[in-house]
Amino acid sequence: MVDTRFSVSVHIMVSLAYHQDELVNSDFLAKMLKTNATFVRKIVSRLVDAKLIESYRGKNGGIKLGKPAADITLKEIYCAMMDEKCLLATHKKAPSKSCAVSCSMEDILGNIVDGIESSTKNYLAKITIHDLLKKI
Amino acid sequence: MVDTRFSVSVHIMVSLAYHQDELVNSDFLAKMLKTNATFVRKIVSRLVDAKLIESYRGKNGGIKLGKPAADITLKEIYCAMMDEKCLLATHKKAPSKSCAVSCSMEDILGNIVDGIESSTKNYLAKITIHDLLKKI
DNA sequence: TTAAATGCAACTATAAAAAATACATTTATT
DNA sequence: AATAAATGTATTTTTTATAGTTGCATTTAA
Repeated sequence: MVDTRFSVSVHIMVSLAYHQDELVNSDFLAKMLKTNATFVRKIVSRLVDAKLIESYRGKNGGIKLGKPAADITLKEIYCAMMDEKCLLATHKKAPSKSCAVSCSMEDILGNIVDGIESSTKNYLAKITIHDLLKKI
Repeated sequence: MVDTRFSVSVHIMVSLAYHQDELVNSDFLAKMLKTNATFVRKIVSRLVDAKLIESYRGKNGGIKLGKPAADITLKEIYCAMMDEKCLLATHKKAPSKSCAVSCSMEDILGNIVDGIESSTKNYLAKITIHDLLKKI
């Protein structure tokens, strides 16, 4: 299955911005996203860890943005979600020891992946949740 | 499962460059990559369509680069493999019609994905197979 | 005390990709 | 002409990452 966590996160963050300082609960978000509340909460928990949102437990609880929408970039959301992952996966089988190409490939591909990650992060750093809210 | 076709393609292309004008067969490549010849041939067939390699059938057949390694960029390889795919997937369920955020989200996320794709392609356009070969 | 929320762990289902299988076709060699 | 060695490609099976489900503990407002 494809990983939709970044796009779901962006959707959640824009929705929170749209609802300003109201607390929004995970059932509402799950219905909006046509998914389930557990999935929403898994994503939310990472966004909380990254201090991008605040979560309140108990009756009338819910979540809201942790700081102004204009101060939240997509790069921060991306980093919160993609913690130990990359956009582009590489084939990681042990290189054939006798093959010079294979032996260098892990490094070569690692550099390429790093380059993609940094150009992506550089691009995402320029976009804020406030920018997206203006398009609603 | 993760899609490793781009990284496998790069590995194949560098290996072809390394072997200069010799014809290399899919069994050799499959062993090098610790995968199977059918998978190699599926990838090869796209690279042939993109004119990045040439393939020769029959006994003593095999493949070789379709043009000088210095003229082959990673962007071309990326485009050949990612034809109808993007690095970043989005959640594509029908928006809740009554929700303004959901209704705009497809466009918003589409723009973001396009931005990532173009910054990635722009980065990959600067790297050639010859550049990688020098690192072997 | 209760209702309504989050938090989280464990399990199941789904779907995308890789691997396996089978066989047709092509071509060099003998 | 026959054979061996290669690609091409369609179909099926296996693997695995992600989403979805379930269940329950915990928290907090009313």
